[in-house]
Amino acid sequence: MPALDLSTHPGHLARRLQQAHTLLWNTVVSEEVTSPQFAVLNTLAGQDGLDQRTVGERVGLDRSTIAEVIRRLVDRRLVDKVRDPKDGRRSVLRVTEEGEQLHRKLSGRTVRMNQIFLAPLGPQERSTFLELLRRVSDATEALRNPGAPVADVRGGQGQDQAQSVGHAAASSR
Amino acid sequence: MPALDLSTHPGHLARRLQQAHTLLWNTVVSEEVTSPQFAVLNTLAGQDGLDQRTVGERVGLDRSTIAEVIRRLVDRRLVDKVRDPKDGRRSVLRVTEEGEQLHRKLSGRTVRMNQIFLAPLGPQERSTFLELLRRVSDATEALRNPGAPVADVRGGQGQDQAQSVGHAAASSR
DNA sequence: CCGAGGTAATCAGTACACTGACTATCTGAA
DNA sequence: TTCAGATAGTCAGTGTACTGATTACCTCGG
Repeated sequence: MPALDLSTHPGHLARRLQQAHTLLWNTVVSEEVTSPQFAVLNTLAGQDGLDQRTVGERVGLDRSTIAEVIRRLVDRRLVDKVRDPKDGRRSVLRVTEEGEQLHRKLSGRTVRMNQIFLAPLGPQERSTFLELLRRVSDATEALRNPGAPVADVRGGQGQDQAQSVGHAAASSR
Repeated sequence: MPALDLSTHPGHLARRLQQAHTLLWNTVVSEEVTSPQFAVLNTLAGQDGLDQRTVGERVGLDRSTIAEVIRRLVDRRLVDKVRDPKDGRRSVLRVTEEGEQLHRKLSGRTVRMNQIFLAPLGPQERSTFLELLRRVSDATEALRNPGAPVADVRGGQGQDQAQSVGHAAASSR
């Protein structure tokens, strides 16, 4: 059995892509706050008063992981966490003033980072890339909870050229 | 400061893509062996007698992580690890008979998994997707050790249509 | 032959990411 | 009203993935 060429395996490339992103994040955006932590901060900056589960759902983290991430944010006083008096199971989350400042500062840097990250691609390719990433991720995500609305896979910005859709046939052979 | 839309951030999508892949791997390929573990097995199946550092380099893992992964493979008797008598610093790695059998069994499944993973995309899009993943990962990887040969970014299979290359201008603003 | 510098591996510490088990709390139906 | 089921969160365990420090070993110049 000859060894497979992993450079044609999307899973392997996905892992490498994420490693590359983490590396870039640490140098360009922040060494203090990680990308998932920023995602949580960003979600709460948009809407205060959510509970862990909801935030986790929005940024794509399960209950255990989101608990860890939020614990760190609370430790660093970037997020406040108080028991919901209306429902003793839930914790209500809120960004602190400090957290909001940090979010503002890092928001600009993340935009710059995205440019650097996608620099090897042309303008057309960039939007294609994002769309393909979204389609593949969403499709697999849909397997997890097969009743949820997928919120229009062919979403917003569709001025790309990779329009040869209408095929696929998953057919596991 | 309004919240950013993370669905346009490649880093966020990269993380979600990897999560999706891990989920699929566990259901389609194996719950016993992870994708990085298979990558190591696959590398060793292609060429016996490498040391940790080299294997790590090929599959894209740093020395600490590759040590962990290999420890698990050795624990499960899928890989043998012996001190190099010629050079007491190195450990020479070799796939066991059992590891080779497992590699054979899983190789077929990974191919099938790739098809399922990329099912949402058309044939053209699939090769485009792989190429873009490779280009972005390789470019960032190149920042890490700026003297290494990048081994031809425009690699093998280039029959796709995302050919508007020749641009980019990273320009952090 | 000896020590300085380089290299392979390990170790400690941090941070996602997931599963499965468990606790506390809430809600609705009998 | 009471308790069965659902839900939010925690905890334990496993597995990447990284940095920085340390250890063991090799090599080569003097």
